Amino acid sequence: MASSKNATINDVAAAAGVSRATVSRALAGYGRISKETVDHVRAVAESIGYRPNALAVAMRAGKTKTIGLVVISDFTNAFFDRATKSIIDRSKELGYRVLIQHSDEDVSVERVAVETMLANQVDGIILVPASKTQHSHLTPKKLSGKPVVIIDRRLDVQRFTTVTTGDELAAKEAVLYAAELGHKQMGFLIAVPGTIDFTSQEPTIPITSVQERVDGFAAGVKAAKASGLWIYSEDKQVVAESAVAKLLDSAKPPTIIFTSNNDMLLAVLKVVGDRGLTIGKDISVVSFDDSPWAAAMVPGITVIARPVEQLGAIAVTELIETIEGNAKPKAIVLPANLIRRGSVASLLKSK
Amino acid sequence: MASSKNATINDVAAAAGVSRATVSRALAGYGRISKETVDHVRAVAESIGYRPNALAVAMRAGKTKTIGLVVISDFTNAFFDRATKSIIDRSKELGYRVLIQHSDEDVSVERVAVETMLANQVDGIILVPASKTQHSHLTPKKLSGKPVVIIDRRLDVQRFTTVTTGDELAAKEAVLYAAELGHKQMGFLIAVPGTIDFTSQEPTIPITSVQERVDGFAAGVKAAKASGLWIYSEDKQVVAESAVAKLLDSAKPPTIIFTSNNDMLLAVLKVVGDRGLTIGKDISVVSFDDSPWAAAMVPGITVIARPVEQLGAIAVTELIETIEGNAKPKAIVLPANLIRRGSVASLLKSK
DNA sequence: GAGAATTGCGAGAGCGTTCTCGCATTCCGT
DNA sequence: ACGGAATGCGAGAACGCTCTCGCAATTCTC
Repeated sequence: MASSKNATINDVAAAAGVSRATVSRALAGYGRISKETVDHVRAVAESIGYRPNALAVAMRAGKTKTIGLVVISDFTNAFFDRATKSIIDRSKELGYRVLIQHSDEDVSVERVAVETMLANQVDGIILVPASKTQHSHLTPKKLSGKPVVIIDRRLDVQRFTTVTTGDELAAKEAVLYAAELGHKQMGFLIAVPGTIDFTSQEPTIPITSVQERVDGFAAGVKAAKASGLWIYSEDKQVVAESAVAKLLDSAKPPTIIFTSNNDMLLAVLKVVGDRGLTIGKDISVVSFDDSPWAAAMVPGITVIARPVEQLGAIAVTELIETIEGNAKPKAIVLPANLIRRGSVASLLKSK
Repeated sequence: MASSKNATINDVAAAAGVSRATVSRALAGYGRISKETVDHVRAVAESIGYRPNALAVAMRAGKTKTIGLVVISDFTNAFFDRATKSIIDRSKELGYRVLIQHSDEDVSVERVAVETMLANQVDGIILVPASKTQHSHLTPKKLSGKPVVIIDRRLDVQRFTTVTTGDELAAKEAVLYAAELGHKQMGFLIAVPGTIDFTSQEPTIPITSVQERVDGFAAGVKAAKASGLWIYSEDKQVVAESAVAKLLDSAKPPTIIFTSNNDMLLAVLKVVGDRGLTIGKDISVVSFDDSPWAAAMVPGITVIARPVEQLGAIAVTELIETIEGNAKPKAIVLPANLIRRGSVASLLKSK
């Protein structure tokens, strides 16, 4: 298999009997050049299968038309799969490519991911930060002045454009909805990265979106004069399942469990199912983030749906605007919506 | 926000008071150079935050250490999310980056995706072909001699290394398993791209993996002396749901439904649930491809699990071997496994 | 019909690397 | 002390592209 080299602009020039400059003009359609030459060069280029080397173009232009995406989780997660997809799609629309790296909730991995992005000369970066406090690798100098858009969470500095969702309000709304249906004992299963120490009773969560959800739950519980039972779990199926068991085996077991993401929801489904309980009847559940299977199950799972596609698309749009124009940093918050399906039982007698 | 330019090797050379060549030697650690110079240059490079421009390196080297991945579906699909992830992970291990494009089962999109890959100078391509017959864009000349590894499906030519799974055998095994449990009326819900014409009774499916599943089902039905009811559906929830309804409303409704992928499974779950039927009791189901939610549901869904991660990893390994060495094209088939959970009811009286 | 304006195109530089080549300088052996 | 080998480093080309500059040839102007 002879590794036939790519045709270069020199090959086209030679074959067409003109100079490199003329080929470039003909193909890009600028400058002073005769119609006949354009047609001729294009025909020749086509015939020898010429394809501009994107590397050389990018190098010359000083921009790659590529944006870097650093997310904490891969696309086996029901939020980041859609987010990634929408970011890719929107980027494509705007003529950009996407380079993807996963940080796995680890700041040091995030650091090298950003390094790699910059080494590859991305024009800008969309980032889901692993920590709200550790961002020394995100100074303008370290970023070579490349713009960054933060999504899903916030940093404790306001240097970047940020696109998040109103999780606090939505969580509160969900709790109030449950209270309306008569729920008084509420459980909260909250996923946190494994690296966090939870020996203290009221730990500070370094992830703003999760913190917001906790705050929203708490506000809802307080407003509804209900009682809440918080439990934190690593984002692993086994750990989560034992957390669910603990919740169900507590002195005053909750009649409803709120989960901070879909993986936690799966743990609830599993444990509850294994115990022979029926969702939406014996026990209720509400989860953050919608997914096809949560909708298709019977009963459907009531979820707090975040506008994932919109979030991704806006992030891309803002980033590219910053790259090409001079957009200023801004904080964009999109509303999250409670989608009522059948997984919350009504405990009211009057019905 | 002053767009502070990236430091180049010239900046390092100037700051260290040596030539570009010496900086390159010091950083890459080759050639004849004194220990002191190496230390000095490295210190200087570190201090001014020098980061080699990957574009320039790739250009000079003639290779980008990047592989292109063209898949038919995005990662909201329960097979391709894991496949993509494993390909990225394995590539990272071997020092390669991954460029991703989605063809959406459309050959013309696939064509431009491959074009883009080549324009970006990928060293090789992993491809899930949209069609087994249309591959005129995959000739050695059009590919500039770049190697390609085909996964999940096969082409009607044997030019490339191919990594697939033994779906036919696994499908047959699943049918025989159902037959053992007393099922005689079997339904098959098969997802096909929307572009295929299914007016003919026994359509030819241009996707080898799906064809294999159909063949396996057929072989199983024949061997078990059962009766099978085939139905083809577009990969859309609504269409699939009406297909399921048609299946359930047929004269001799199946006691078990096999689905060719997870999206079809969701349609079954939805329709069956809406009708008040219970999976694993009133109706049975077996799906191709495992997923976290299929495992966490109660009862768990019996699935034909394909070794997705292994498939991805092997594809990467083979591709990179071909890139760096001179591996010959080969056909690798990995076994698919039936995972028995609770979604298949036993219809046997003796129990 | 002579000068000016316009048109079409080629030469060449430069983007940031790596790496070969060759030139000084130091080192060694006798 | 002197020839040769080894050592350390700089100059410069090349990867493929774009774009400015300038030069020749053509067209226009009065």
